[in-house]
Amino acid sequence: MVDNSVLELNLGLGNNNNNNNVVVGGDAHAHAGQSPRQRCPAPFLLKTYDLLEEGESEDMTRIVSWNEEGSAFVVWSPAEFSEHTLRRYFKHNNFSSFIRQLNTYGFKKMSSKRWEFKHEKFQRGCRHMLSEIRRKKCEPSVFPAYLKSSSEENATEENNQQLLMEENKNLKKERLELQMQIDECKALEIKLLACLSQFVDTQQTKIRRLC
Amino acid sequence: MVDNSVLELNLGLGNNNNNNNVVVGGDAHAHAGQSPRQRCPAPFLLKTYDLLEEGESEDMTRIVSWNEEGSAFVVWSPAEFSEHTLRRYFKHNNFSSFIRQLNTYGFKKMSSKRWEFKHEKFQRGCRHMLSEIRRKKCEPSVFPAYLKSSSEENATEENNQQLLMEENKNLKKERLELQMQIDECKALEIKLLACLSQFVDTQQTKIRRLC
DNA sequence: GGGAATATTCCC
DNA sequence: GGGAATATTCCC
Repeated sequence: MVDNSVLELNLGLGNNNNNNNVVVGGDAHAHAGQSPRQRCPAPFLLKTYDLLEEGESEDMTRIVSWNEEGSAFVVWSPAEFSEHTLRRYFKHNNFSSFIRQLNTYGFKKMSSKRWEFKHEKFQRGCRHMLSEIRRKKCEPSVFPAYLKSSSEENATEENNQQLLMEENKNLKKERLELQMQIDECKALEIKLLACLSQFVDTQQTKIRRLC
Repeated sequence: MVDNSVLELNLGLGNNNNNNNVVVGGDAHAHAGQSPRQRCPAPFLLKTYDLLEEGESEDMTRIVSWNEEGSAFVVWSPAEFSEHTLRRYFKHNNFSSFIRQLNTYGFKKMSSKRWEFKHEKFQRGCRHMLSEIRRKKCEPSVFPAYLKSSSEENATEENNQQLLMEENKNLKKERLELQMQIDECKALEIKLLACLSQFVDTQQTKIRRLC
């Protein structure tokens, strides 16, 4: 009889084996480029949250820590923070890049006297709220107000065009996906045929022997 | 007393002291984010060029090198290249990220048999040509031509729209065809599986009879 | 603080 | 290969 496992084996063509994805430093953090639709918070937020939490148990609270109430965090020593903490959690050691990210995610600096940053949804013990924090988006094609004035007709037309381009983009994406599906199907067909052929041979031999 | 070096380090927010930007090998490379208007080539290109040139003098040609004519370069050992070279010149060690960049800058893969990449303006001994290589831009805005005068602009726009609609229509047609192909493939699969299954049964019976 | 360019990642 | 999201850098 045909080994079932052989048949099953070939059906798993569509799986995404991303194992070749080498992320160094053994971090279990999410990766850049992940779709924001997923519940998973941005890597930056997870890393920042985790470095605070992991800092609690170590001797790191003199460098960075939650504030008294856990409603914000304070970088007590930017130099050490950059050299040790940033280097450990991120791909750089520039304090200003870290701050750029904080701003991107809507954090506010609380005091001019110390590096204290706050965000509604970024609080001690509330890791689950991180996924509610969104990047500020960069207003892809908002045109300056003074150019908008020409007429509403123009605006409508431009809007139309925008929609068309959107649809166009989606169609191209769909096309790619369909094409890939077809490729998979074809590959599967080839495997099935090979499997069938091999089985026929095997059986033929068996029968011949039995005769 | 407070260590001065610690204090100084913290002030580097506004000014661009990228000295803490640890890219090994004492590089004089430009940095990301620099304006493309400047004559300076993209950091990625400089780094890639330099790693080839610096490799010449060392024992690195077995990992990566120019090809015979110096018209392209070959990564002979992607594993070592990633671990050793990428890690040294970039902020990662993913070969696929490197390739993504090559594609962004318009390099072409020359052979399916080895990792050879070519770009018109990327050749041995021609460091000065690097500044002529441009990133492929990503369709920055829906309407790149705001600043044109509206009279001739209108015609262009209408023409654009027409083209868009045309493309759109074709894409939808293509989609339908692809979908039909998929349906056929699936039907064929089912038939093949049925065929296989039936054949198995028949043979089983035959063999049982012969035993 | 944020705009914009380049870099890196993930995905199709 | 390339689209698109996030990350990092540079600049105002």
